[in-house]
Amino acid sequence: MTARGRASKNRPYHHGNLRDALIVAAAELIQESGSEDFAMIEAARKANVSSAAPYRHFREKDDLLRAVSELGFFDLARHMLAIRSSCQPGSVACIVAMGKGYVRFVTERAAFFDLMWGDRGVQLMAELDEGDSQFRVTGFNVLVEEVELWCEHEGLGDTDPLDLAMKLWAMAMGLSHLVINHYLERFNPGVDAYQMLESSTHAFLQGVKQGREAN
Amino acid sequence: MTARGRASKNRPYHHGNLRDALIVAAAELIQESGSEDFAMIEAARKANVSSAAPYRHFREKDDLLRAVSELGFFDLARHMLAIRSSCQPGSVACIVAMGKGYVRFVTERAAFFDLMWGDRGVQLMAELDEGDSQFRVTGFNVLVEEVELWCEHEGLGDTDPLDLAMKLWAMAMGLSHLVINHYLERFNPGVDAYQMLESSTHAFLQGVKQGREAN
DNA sequence: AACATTATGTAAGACCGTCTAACATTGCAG
DNA sequence: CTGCAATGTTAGACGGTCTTACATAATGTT
Repeated sequence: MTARGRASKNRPYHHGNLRDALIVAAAELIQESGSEDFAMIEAARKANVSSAAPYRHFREKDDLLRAVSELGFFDLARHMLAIRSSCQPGSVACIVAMGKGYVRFVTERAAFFDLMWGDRGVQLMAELDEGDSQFRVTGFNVLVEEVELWCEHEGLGDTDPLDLAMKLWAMAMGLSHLVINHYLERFNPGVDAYQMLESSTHAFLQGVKQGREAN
Repeated sequence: MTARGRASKNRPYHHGNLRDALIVAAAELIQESGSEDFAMIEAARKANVSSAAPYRHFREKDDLLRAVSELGFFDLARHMLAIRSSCQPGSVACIVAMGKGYVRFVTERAAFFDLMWGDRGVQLMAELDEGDSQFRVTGFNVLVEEVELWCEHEGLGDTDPLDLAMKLWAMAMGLSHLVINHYLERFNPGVDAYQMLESSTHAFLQGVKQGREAN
């Protein structure tokens, strides 16, 4: 007979699927209170285990956070693939749709922004992609492919699709940032971020078609 | 006769300018080790005072961090004003220069990115700007004014300069983000961020002049 | 079944950082 | 010069990370 530490009589000594339970608990806690305030011990509490239990599954707090991000990246890749498969390949509309989809994905997961798009995130992406094609997980490769198609359609042979895709990513990322941190509503209240992305993208691609003088 | 706690015989009981010393110490520590790892107590150690002393000047850790960001924002405003005064008003070149200046400022202070451009930052900016013209501190107003001039020069009467400036800000912010977190070097090694910003801006403004169909 | 081995959980506690409370020293106002 | 306000100190409550030693369960071996 031993002290069970926590409530209930029938709860087995082993949790059964603690690793996953902790990831879910962490995601929920982060959603509620942000990633800065997240405490390993709270995830343990939420899963009804002792504060030391998580360390059987994650060497340190950061490992659990990485696991949470990982799910996010897979999620994003699925999201981007779904969008591509629902629009005409190589069209501006498709590129716009992917941009909007990205902004939607990122801003709907504002609490995970630092986690996924900060230092940790890139490093994780690098590990996930390791040893294989350069952009498998993030969905960025999907964008690059679309841009490549668009360049062909428009006869822009001497344009680097990777460079273009990167610039489009920067636009979407920057806009997401401004949305998440409420810069948009503070400086230009009532404006629609998706609308902004759409017109920006149109103007940008227009300008790319146009000009050599612009470099 | 009392225990002095710390070394030295001649050091006076009172520091003299602890508040500023703590801000400086904090900035240095953050520069070295990032803002996440920053500990109030380390700033205190660096200033040779006890761990409780800082609380005479800052109600909580976040207050000290805000003070650090505040300096950053004033710094940025000065930076932007200097750039504007060194190029022709309303020209594309000026807008590009301001964009590059912004990217330089932000990326050179990568360790302060979360601090200045996360939730804390916006809130702080709001307080700094409070009660006066909407964009005094950030330097964003300077950009808006330049864009406004450019629109006049180009005869774009029905174009909203604020909206345009916001889009340019998003580009610069996104690019800075990609640089700081090493996305650029990972996905397109060797590329120059300033070059990217310049060509993006040219293409974008080109497209804006061009098209009504784009919005 | 009996046993060893491994996986996974618990309790206790070292360590560190935040912040508070009570007390000490100093500068300054009257 | 006296007393208050400002600013520093020590002690410690509190909470989170992570480690160590031990407990329990699952699994495989014979």
